[in-house]
Amino acid sequence: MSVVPSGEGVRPAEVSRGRRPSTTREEVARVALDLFNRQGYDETTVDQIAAAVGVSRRTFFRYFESKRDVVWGEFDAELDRLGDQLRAASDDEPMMDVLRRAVVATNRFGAGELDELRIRIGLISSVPTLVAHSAVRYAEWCDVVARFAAGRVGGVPDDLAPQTVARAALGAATAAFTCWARHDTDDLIGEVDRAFRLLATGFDEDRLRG
Amino acid sequence: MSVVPSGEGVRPAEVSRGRRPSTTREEVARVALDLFNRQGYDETTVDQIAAAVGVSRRTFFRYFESKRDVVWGEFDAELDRLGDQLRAASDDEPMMDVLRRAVVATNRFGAGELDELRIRIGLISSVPTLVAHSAVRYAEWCDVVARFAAGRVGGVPDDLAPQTVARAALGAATAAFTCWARHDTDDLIGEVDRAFRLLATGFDEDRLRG
DNA sequence: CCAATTTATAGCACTCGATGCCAGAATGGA
DNA sequence: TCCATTCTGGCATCGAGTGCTATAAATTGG
Repeated sequence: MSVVPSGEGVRPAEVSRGRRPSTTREEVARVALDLFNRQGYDETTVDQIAAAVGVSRRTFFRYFESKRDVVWGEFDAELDRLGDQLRAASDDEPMMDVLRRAVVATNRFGAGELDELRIRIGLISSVPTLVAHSAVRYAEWCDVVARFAAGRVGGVPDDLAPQTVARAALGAATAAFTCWARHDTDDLIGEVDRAFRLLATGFDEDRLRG
Repeated sequence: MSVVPSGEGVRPAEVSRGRRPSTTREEVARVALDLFNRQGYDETTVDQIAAAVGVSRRTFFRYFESKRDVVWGEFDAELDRLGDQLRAASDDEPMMDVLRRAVVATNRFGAGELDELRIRIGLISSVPTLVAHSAVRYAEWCDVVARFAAGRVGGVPDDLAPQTVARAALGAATAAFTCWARHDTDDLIGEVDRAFRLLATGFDEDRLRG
């Protein structure tokens, strides 16, 4: 779910043929995030990012599909990890427990990654363009969860129950992330855990007040 | 009966001065939705809409801030109604019951409105550009619900619990809407009701399977 | 060292959404 | 008739994103 600080630039172990890339996704993202952070997202053009990286505008769009995608790091990889976690779970464990543990597990970050993560989430949750785009990425997250839920409750992922589980879970996750990014707690997974426990108890009012 | 030389715009009750509008928001939306429905959202340019309405491209952008906004009819009014419903509820009624009833109530539509609503929701939930833009609109919806939830469980709307309630509720609502729009049931509020009952029971697996 | 092949890049042209600016048309009133 | 008001149309411009092509850099094989 969250935005993953970029992993290591992955050069294939085999000898590569052809011209070598001028830069890496990670480098582009690093430079772009710095610009976003200093002068704002909307005020930073793709031309500026490309110039700062030292490539052409056209090449930027070969590293990232869009300017928006820069903020999302290696989100695809995180989706894969979430899916793996969910598939690996025992059928005996209650669905909402599996979900909670899986989301918590995919969001364990080292202390060194938290600062950049907070910048990313701050951008995603405040810049309108990125708030908007987040819906597209989150839809992919929902697809993963809906497939899992459908496997648990029967039917296909498009049915009401799996969709409701997935989208409500997304709500819990984004609530936890946003609250974490705004307040200054360092306990990200604690927030996620709490949100999912609220969700799994149907927001029992006695528990909510307490 | 007096003949208006040019323009079919609805005159306000008060005496209007200056040139009359060439058209109305409703007319633009009607024409645009028809084009979206027939040839697709991305395949319809603003120039085409403007031409079909009979105004210039520039004028289109005076009726709607963006091409995206055309699909969101009277959403602001619906937000107001939701807020009214939530504020009017008795403190004795359980929070999630109030929420369910309120969302169901704000989504009672006449049979004549359902066809257009299905087109709107179909677009919003399938066209990436509109999926993205929906996040901005839904954030307003969450604000309304979070204020209500904060009043119930204590704290401020930005706290974890109210945010989780609001975003999970949004998930349930959008799941219901999307499922309704895709399948061919006419029972929109039935879907909403079911989704919110699942949510309020914490997705109890026995109930989900049955 | 030279070709062939592979891979990545630069640059151009173009579409489309969106915005600022200004001239002009239409309308009511003094 | 002149004026203020309101809306429109068209132009110029910007920025994101895409398709196409030529070319640069790297490996492999002769």
